[in-house]
Amino acid sequence: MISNTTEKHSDCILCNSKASIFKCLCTPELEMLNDTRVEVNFKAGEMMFKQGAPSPYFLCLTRGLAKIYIEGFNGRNLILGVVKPVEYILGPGIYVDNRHHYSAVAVEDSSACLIDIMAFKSIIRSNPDFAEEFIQRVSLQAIFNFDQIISLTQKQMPGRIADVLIYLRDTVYTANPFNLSLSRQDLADMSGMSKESAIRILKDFKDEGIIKVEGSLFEITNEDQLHKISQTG
Amino acid sequence: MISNTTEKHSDCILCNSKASIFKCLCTPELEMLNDTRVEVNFKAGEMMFKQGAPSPYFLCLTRGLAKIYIEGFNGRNLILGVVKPVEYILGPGIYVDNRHHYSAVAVEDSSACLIDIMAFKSIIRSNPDFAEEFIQRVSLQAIFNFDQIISLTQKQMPGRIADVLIYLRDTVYTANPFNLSLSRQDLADMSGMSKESAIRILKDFKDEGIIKVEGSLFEITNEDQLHKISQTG
DNA sequence: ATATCATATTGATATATATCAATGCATTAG
DNA sequence: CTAATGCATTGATATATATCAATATGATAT
Repeated sequence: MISNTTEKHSDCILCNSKASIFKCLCTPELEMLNDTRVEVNFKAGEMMFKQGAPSPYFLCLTRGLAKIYIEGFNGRNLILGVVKPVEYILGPGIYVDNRHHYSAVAVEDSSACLIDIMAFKSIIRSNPDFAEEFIQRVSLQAIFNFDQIISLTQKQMPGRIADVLIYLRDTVYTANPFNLSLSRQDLADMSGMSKESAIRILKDFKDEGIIKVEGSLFEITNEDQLHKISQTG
Repeated sequence: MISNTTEKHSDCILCNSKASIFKCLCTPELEMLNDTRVEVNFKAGEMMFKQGAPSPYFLCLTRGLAKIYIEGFNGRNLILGVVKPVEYILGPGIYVDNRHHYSAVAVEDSSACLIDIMAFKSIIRSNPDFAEEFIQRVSLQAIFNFDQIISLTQKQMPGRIADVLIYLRDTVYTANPFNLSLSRQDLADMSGMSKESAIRILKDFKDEGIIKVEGSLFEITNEDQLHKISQTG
């Protein structure tokens, strides 16, 4: 079932698709990370890591797309975000209980570099710039979560779907007609509603000329209106 | 209107009610923090800092109780948590835009030590133990937020109120009959529902013998049932 | 003691949203 | 080509929750 292949691709020192946090590292530090590095491929749908499982490495997505989500009640999931290359996924468990507090699944065929967490932590201690970059990343994530929590708890369905569409276009695909590699269920899991409700709202938006939808092809056609819906809640 | 008084109380080196993160600091570091330290008193209801305002200091609550909340839509607030002595409040804006991303209001007469953020950041860079402690704190906060986001988005009202009651008893007051210094509106803002709904659920719990409520005095009388409701959602 | 104010409570009703069931549509397996 | 499977869509209905309005309660000021 699982068909990941493992290989050494290139090395961190020469890599020009490094996650931005690594830019502040010197060559010996990069060498240290590179020594522990492993590259893994995932097929769409494969799990990258599982909530509750130990978290022995830092994962940097180099190709493809992944969703990260919390496994909640009654089999319901809450998608926290979608990760694209070259971004890393490093949950809050690293400095707490060494476990994953959310799961990650590839939504497209993907590749990732895995780096030993001990090497990572060691550089956090020795390089203050790196530590600050990391704290900043964690902080940005927290701020994003605040916006998300407000959207999910205080907006009604149209506002929530609007927020998801804006997020997908601006942050994930950075393109306007975009080809969504997520299912309708995923959209529902991002906006905290049932799949049926998500579909209905999309249909409403389509009928009102706010978006065009044709299967997995999405286009936002009325920017102003979409923002108004996001603001109105 | 505002009646805060400012005074030097004691000093950080001798202080035996330090927030735990300061335990890993040496005397010169504590002296550096102490030099910038200011102590302020707040009356119940007074704002400690405001969402959107600049965040030039680190705040450590030494007496009283404070609520921290996001100001959301249509005047609705979402209370992220209640802070008690000796805990510090340091939002994610410090390493991002130097602004507060939530507001803090004293819910009881309170005192706080304010420490210059530059001194704080300087120690983050020079003392890796301190940096790790801080990252751990931020991580714990993130994990707590995950639980909260699941409770708010996937549980229905009884489950959410149950979670709030458990949080108040276990984490805030650490006592079983406890005297709630928050209003019913605050309970609603913690559980993402209307004030009326919160009151109704409390009444249900009371009728079912799960809690005793007499004004602001709360007691959890059926632990098992309350946990069951929290689990059921 | 009375008036005034904020908060708490209760009830009636409207509305947002989930659930259930049926159907359609595409893709893959045989 | 047909069957089977999974996902998407639509409609009918049930339910959770908010809103609105009225009243009660308690604290504070006069």
